[in-house]
Amino acid sequence: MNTLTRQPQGCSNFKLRQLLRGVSRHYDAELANAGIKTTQYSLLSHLVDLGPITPGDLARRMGMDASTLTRNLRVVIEQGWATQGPGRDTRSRRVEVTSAGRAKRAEAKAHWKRAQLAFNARLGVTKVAALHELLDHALTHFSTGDHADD
Amino acid sequence: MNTLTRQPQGCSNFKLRQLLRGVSRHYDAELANAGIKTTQYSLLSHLVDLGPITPGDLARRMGMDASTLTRNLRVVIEQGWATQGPGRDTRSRRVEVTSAGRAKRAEAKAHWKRAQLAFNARLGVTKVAALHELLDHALTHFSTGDHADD
DNA sequence: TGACAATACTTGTATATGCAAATAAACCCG
DNA sequence: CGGGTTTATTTGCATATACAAGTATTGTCA
Repeated sequence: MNTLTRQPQGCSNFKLRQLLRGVSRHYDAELANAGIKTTQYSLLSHLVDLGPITPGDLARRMGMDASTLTRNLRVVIEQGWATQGPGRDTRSRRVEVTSAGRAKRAEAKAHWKRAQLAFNARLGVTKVAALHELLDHALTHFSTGDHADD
Repeated sequence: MNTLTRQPQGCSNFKLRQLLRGVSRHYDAELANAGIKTTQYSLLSHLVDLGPITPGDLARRMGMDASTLTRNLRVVIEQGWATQGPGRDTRSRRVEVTSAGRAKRAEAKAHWKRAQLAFNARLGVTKVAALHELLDHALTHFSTGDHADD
């Protein structure tokens, strides 16, 4: 790799957004067979993996605004995939996945895997691995959760 | 780089989404100084670069759904940055940037550049260049516009 | 030419997203 | 203890996103 690379010309933000649209469409098409959206699947997966957790912590972990999580969570709770109870504080809450949520997650995971493997096949595993590495690196600098943006 | 890379574990879709959230926030914070959002800036820039164009073509060029463009365009038109007139057909339209739109784009471009340079500095130009290369490659396989998704 | 298909755009509906502000409770300090 | 500050979450508002269905028009072919 050349160290004297010139400043990239295209807008990084636009490229990311454009690609996300296409990729989300790919994953969503597959996950639709389990009656769930990619965003909901991510949320559900994080709930399963992180166990009972406060909304705030979950939002930080997922790198999204707390207010966004509040609303995304509402949908998941309405589906019966999670519950929200009192937390250690009166101000805080405790979110937990239900057994229906675990079942739905397991069902959806099979579809997710199909989408993921198809994605890898279409792009090539090497390129996907390289992409993940760059995304992970970039996330350490631009995760919404833990940063000072200036 | 190793050709025998294993299947990447994390969800590509989620990583992209998470990073976009952070990166959009970065660009939006800067563009807010020009009173415009990144999505609107992209739309405006495409209008300037592509000249008079039909909504359908513009949507394809930007890799987004036509219905999304309809609504995003509404905001831009309400701001007086573009106009929509009759096209060659009665069904078709012709979208064109206004002089106010060109001015706003020029104003915003300076802020965009600041954001872009800060992005490059934070990540390192080499990594950004590598990222762009991968994003561009992935876009050839997953652009929403011109593909058969299965 | 008249119906059926294809094209171009918009609307209906649902979700995702974040900033700013509103609530509410806990914490801290004098 | 009382008041100001910090913390945790939700609401108000605006935008972004896309699929499905609706509307309007054009193209095609028998």
